[in-house]
Amino acid sequence: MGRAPCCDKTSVKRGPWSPEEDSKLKDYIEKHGTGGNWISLPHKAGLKRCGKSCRLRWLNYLRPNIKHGDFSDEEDRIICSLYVNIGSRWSIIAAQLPGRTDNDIKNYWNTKLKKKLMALHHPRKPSFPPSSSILDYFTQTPTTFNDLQTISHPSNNYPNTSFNPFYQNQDSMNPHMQYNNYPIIKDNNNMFMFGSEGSCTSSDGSCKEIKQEEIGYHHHHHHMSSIGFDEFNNNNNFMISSNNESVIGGANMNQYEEKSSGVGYSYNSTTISQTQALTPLLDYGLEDIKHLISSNNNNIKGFNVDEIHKNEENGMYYCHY
DNA sequence: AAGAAATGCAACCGCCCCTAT
DNA sequence: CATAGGGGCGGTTGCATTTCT
Repeated sequence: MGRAPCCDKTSVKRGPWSPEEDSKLKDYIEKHGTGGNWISLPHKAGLKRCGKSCRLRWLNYLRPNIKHGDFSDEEDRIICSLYVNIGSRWSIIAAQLPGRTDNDIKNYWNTKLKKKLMALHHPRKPSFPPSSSILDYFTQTPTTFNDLQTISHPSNNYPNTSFNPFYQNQDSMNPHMQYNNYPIIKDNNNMFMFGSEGSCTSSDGSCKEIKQEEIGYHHHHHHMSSIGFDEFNNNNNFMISSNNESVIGGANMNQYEEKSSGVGYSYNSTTISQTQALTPLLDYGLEDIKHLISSNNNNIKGFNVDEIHKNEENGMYYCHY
């Protein structure tokens, strides 16, 4: 037994709004406000519409200062950044973009932005060299890090940490480390993994200032990032996992626990996030990896691409520097 | 030129959260 | 405390427009 609908669908107009309806709604709200009740509003405004339909029309179209189309590179970056961190919480994402509606952002992501990213990361069809500002964004660690700091942090919307997508897990083995929630982008066939910030924190907060090139050199500054592969900087190694079975690993493999069937991963005893399902990753070959890295080497300084080699046992790629 | 396919996007559906009672 | 119902949200639909063949 389902819930009763909010209004009688047979006596209510549906479909696209006419200019007349628009101006009725707009005039009424500008004069009287919403009165805190959308359900009764259409009757008072002389509209034969469902209250929810009025609310939607107002919020997505009639309300003042709404922008449509022409998303800027900066907006792209913010959307991508938030999406990889919190997923499809469109209203939260929209709250970071003045004048944008959640509906618009959702449409934009589903129809354009996602494809843009997918095209960049399609297995066996790597598009090199990377040119998109989005790709730049994901490969330039400080940008990622700083942007997430400067926009207002949506974690405030999640008072309960166990459901807070921004909640940073503390690493019990290494109190200097925190791990942001694990970001994943998924399509119907593959799981695409994007970057996460593993950021250092200390009591005085000074580690917020760490620069990109430092991240790889401090053993307790652990950074994972990027497009289609992971990097782990740990004890002067970094590691890229890129087979389509297992997904991630660290320089110290025993830090990572692969759960059965390869669909869940945890870090030490701390579950990284509630949305794990990391296989299969992109199936990059060695040449692809080298190409990716070399087009990308502002991310990690001081290593030689030619030294990248694959460990056949675990499918990981290694490079010492 | 015209039919087909793809795309863009406003609007709807229905579930869940929150709050007033 | 329990519950009803409005608000809010994310997923999806369906149609108009654009692009492709």
